[in-house]
Amino acid sequence: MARSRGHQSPDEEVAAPEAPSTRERILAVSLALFNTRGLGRVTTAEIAAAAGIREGNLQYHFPRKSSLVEAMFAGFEAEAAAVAGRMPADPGALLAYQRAWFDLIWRYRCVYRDGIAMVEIAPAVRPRVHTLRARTQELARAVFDAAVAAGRLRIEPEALGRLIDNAWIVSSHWMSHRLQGGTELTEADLDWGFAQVRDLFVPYLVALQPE
Amino acid sequence: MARSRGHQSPDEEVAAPEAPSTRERILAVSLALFNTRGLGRVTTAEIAAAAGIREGNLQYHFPRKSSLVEAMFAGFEAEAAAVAGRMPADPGALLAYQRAWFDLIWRYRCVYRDGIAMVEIAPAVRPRVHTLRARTQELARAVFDAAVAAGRLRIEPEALGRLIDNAWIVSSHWMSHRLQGGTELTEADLDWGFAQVRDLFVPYLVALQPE
DNA sequence: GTCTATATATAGATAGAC
DNA sequence: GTCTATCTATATATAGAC
Repeated sequence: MARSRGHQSPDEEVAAPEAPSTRERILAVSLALFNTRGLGRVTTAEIAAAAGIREGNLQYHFPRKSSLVEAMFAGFEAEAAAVAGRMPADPGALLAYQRAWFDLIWRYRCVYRDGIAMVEIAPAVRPRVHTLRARTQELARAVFDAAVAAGRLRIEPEALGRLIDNAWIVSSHWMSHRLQGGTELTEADLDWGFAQVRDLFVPYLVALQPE
Repeated sequence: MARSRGHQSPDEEVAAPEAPSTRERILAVSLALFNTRGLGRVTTAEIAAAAGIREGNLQYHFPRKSSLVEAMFAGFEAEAAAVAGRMPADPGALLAYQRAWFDLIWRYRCVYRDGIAMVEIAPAVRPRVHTLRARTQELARAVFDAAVAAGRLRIEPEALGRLIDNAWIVSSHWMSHRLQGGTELTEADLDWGFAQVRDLFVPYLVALQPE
């Protein structure tokens, strides 16, 4: 496999499932380290070691740490757009939609857990964070407005705005809340967090379990 | 800066309100810097400069950064104990009580905003964080149970547990949520955050405005 | 593409003069 | 108590060999 290009074409005819490129491996281990230890507390040396390469090689793929953070955030943007595109027309599918967002936030929790450090390391992402959040909140607003119109949610417009903000905060930061005990987070914690978010909506749900 | 403060004696008989000791000044500017920039992104050099002293002097008062963080957290513990002691017997004073906690969290927001970095810098505070949180949550539980008993709050016991968790998360992290836009937080934001927390309880309040 | 080797900057901590 | 001067460790980035 003589790949001489920096960007390898992902459209291969046969499904050669393994052999992830070094670049992809770097991004994967970076995200994992950023998520568990925080963006500002992970060194390039650690990333290189976790990826099984030397620091010089890491510098070849990502000249500086900010490049790495920007690439990571670009992945988040792309996945967020994908989730946004799966917005359900039926308000009954609200739960699955919420869960999709929740899982995404979980996989990129470093963005929320350490958002300030992120924009300090990579200032270029700051406007992108703002844009992404504004668009996402707009989208959420539309989804829940539809749920109100469909009679599944009973809430005043202003209260809905505050509810969405609270849902956003809990979705983004329940991990930090659980982490401070010192233990690692597991998938079981993920369900706990989702239940917490769901609970915010319970008082306003017209039919929680439509059977 | 022709200020010749060779040595000031802090033990004056009259209540000379000013002339804070160097140690107190260090703690004050540290807290301010930790709050605005994050525990892990503030250097000892910055702290010394902000306190108007040299780094060597800072080392005299706090031999290592962890000493400083531990002292800051001890201040938080002391103030938390003070707030806890003002727990109201009357459930009608719930709002003022919540506000006192909210203000405390605001003044020590670095503890929540950067809790992971805190325990990495100063591992000795980890069990103390855990203890403090457990005690505080217990206290909150007692207060709200009393409110339920007094008929001011209508909610099931399990739901109350989740509600308290959500109130804790929003109280602790609404700042991070607002900060990611890039601007500094102001006191006006504080009211926004408090309104968000209050909104969590609204669906369960029996009498929101008792006239 | 990956490596070795090195450079630069900064953070944190130390020793000792005053 | 406060300072100057220095030391060590580490993080990030560069240059060039293979």
